Amino acid sequence: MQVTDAELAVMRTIWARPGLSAADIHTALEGDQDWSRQTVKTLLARLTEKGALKAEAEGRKFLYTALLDQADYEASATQRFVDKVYRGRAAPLVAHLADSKGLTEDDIAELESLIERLKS
Amino acid sequence: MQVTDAELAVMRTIWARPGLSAADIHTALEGDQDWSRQTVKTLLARLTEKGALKAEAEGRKFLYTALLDQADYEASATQRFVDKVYRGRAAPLVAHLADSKGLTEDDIAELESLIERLKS
DNA sequence: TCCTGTTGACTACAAATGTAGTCGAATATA
DNA sequence: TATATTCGACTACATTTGTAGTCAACAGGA
Repeated sequence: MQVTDAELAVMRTIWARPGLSAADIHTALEGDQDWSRQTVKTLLARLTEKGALKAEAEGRKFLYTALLDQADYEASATQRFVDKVYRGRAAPLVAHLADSKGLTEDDIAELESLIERLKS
Repeated sequence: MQVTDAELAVMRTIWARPGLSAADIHTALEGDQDWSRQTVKTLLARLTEKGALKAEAEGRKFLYTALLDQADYEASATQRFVDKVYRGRAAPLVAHLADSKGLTEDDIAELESLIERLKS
């Protein structure tokens, strides 16, 4: 499933804390995204319509929960990205990450054990 | 610099073989992208306008060369992607790649030596 | 010289996207 | 009970993106 940048910011809020209302989400996004309440609602409506979210009525409002699984989304978004930019080759991607110092000590350690696992 | 998906396909052609004409690029893209000649030209115009390409007149046509460096583009696109989807954490990205079998034997070997370098 | 095809310039246009306004109903508050 | 606030539904609108058409100038062959 495709999710736009703005929609993704909303999804991340909901992944972090499922069951928030529109107002809660708006509040949670303050600081990161300086959106009006309406904007957040539009995004919620679009996400609901495309089946990424489920809205459950609670009294007069709706509480939102993700239908699109975070890990699934990340995996497919990553796949699309790698296909698009690197023609599917993952190694140059990681090389770029390495160069750009996007990797912390911990990341490197994590990658190392990942590689160990992959080798077997 | 931001480049749309369609524009990126054009950039990749030019990165692979600098100095092609619009017609050459159209031909080179056949198969991958089933675009009309006009579409390719629009993309070239947009890329030239945003400074990603340079067009040099040769007789009655233009030969296109990249001004946007491929490695620079890949690095910044990757950074934006990681920031957007993973809040800047690179390790989970690689974990997804690993799961999705996007990694060949060679990739894994390459990553391993990359990790070695990073540790020092 | 006349036709034909190629080239760049300019224009078109629908869909997606970002961003938000209006409105009527329900609720909380004075 | 009168009013202010909040909610969801619906609507709006500029910009970006994908995709392509038209046109006038030129080049090359008949």
